[in-house]
Amino acid sequence: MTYEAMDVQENLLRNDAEILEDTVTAFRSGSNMPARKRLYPVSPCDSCAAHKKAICSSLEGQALDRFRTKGRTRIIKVGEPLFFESEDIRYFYTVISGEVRLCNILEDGRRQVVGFRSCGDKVGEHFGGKYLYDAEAVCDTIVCQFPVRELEMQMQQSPEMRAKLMKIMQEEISELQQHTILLGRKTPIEKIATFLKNRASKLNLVGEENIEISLSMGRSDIADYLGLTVETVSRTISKLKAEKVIDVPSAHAVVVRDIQQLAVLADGKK
Amino acid sequence: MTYEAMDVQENLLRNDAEILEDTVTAFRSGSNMPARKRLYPVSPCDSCAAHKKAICSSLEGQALDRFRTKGRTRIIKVGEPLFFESEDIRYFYTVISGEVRLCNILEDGRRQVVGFRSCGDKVGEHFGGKYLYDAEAVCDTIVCQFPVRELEMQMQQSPEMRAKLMKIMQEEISELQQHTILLGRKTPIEKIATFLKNRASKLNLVGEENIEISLSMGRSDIADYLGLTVETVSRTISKLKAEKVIDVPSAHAVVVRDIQQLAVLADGKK
DNA sequence: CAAAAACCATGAAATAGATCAAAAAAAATC
DNA sequence: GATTTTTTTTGATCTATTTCATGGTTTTTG
Repeated sequence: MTYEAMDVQENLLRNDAEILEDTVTAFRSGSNMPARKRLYPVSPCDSCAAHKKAICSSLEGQALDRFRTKGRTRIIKVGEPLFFESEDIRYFYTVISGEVRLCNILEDGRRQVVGFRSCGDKVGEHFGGKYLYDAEAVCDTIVCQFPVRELEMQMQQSPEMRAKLMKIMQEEISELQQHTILLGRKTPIEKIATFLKNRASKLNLVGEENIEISLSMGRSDIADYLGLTVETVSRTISKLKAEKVIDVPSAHAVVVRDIQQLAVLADGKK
Repeated sequence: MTYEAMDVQENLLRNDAEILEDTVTAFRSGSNMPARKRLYPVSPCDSCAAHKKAICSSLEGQALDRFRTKGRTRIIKVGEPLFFESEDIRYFYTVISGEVRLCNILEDGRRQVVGFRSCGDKVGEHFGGKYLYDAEAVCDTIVCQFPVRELEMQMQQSPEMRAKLMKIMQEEISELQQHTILLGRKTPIEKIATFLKNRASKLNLVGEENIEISLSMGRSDIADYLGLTVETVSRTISKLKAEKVIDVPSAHAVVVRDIQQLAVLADGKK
């Protein structure tokens, strides 16, 4: 199938599930379609890994179907932007697979990663004029894209969706406040331990031995997230490895060998 | 007037405005009424300095009057808590005068001030089980206190109030993200300059010469807010004074002599 | 209003983390 | 699949900020 044939208009006529399958296959095979072409109808939500956690989970039946047709599935390759801080808000996104970093840049190039977003997480604002950050894929990523006005409309009709969005915003506030403690008062070891612990707990595998965490992002992303330099991140990870708290089979994978000790280190109890 | 006479029940029978006047007078005169007594009916909103900015500004007429009767005006003296992080959420607050610090404490005593709240600002959460932070007065402070369930009820009926709360939450997120850049990537000078610039811009006096800022909080609160030590805060303020960007007539007052230079320093352009 | 306590400013010393440098490993490109 | 480029790791040095210490102010309290 040529990329021309995968144009949105044409895709709208085809079976949704079939299309996403094609999409993902073409994507995985590494074909470098131009960015504007990588936009497809959203396939049904019941088979979607992100749905349960995502904002769309607040809708059901017809309302959900209707909402879904307003969205587009979009593919973003490593390093590509979803949008920039300076842009007017037009869409908001839900991450389906992969991961996105949210960045703020100072004029001299210093960068702060404000957060990472993965499967089921929301990216982007829904009101106010401009986005609050640059959003970029840290690895090949698939997102659902919805026009903000559709969200607004849907929210007027659905108290469930309103409640869900409020809850998401509240969690965002809570997370940012926690991160504030980390940035302002924690040591490098505490920072890295907290970061790894948080990623581990996202996997819902607490209690198990040898929790395997994937670090989709590079060391410099971690550094800019934790307010450190790349060198300090690298050294600190090495230190945790030397202390047998973690294993590091590859730069993008970490195995937590002692989750309790990791938790102890994260809160600076030792 | 005795404190007994100022009991809430009795106060309910009196004229609201009269009561707040008494309240504030008694408060200013430094009388040390027990904390449980410092709770009064809320006087009418039209004469309230905080109302325009506060969440209650989204209500009008009868709805506002009704809501007001559900609240209490409360006085908190320097250093006294409004609530602690460990407490179940029961009330949320609007600051009428004075200022409140929101803190997170690590087990070994390290502290991060997550934010300050002043006239018109909201303090406290409205859902989830526990508060996210300790809230304490940094100077003598007056707040309005509302049960969270009243807010919930009112929100069901008032789309305006829902919208207002969402906007407040969005601003909170935006502010926290900005603070994240400051904590993760800015130098002490940039941090202090940003802090002073932000406080100046809250006063809506931009463009004027010699903007007078009051620092209700102590140096250690500023330090814990900016991720610095008291000593560095003190030294950095002295440096800005030496460079004639600010004057420091007293420890709790700063006069901005060169707001442009302050802005330049805040973003690290120099 | 005087004594005590808390707070603020500043100097000297110590150090944690940054910067600089270079090799090793991994990923991207032709 | 070999070559270039980027990323990661590790070592050595340096410096900005913290820590420690002290004196001067301001604020609190009895």
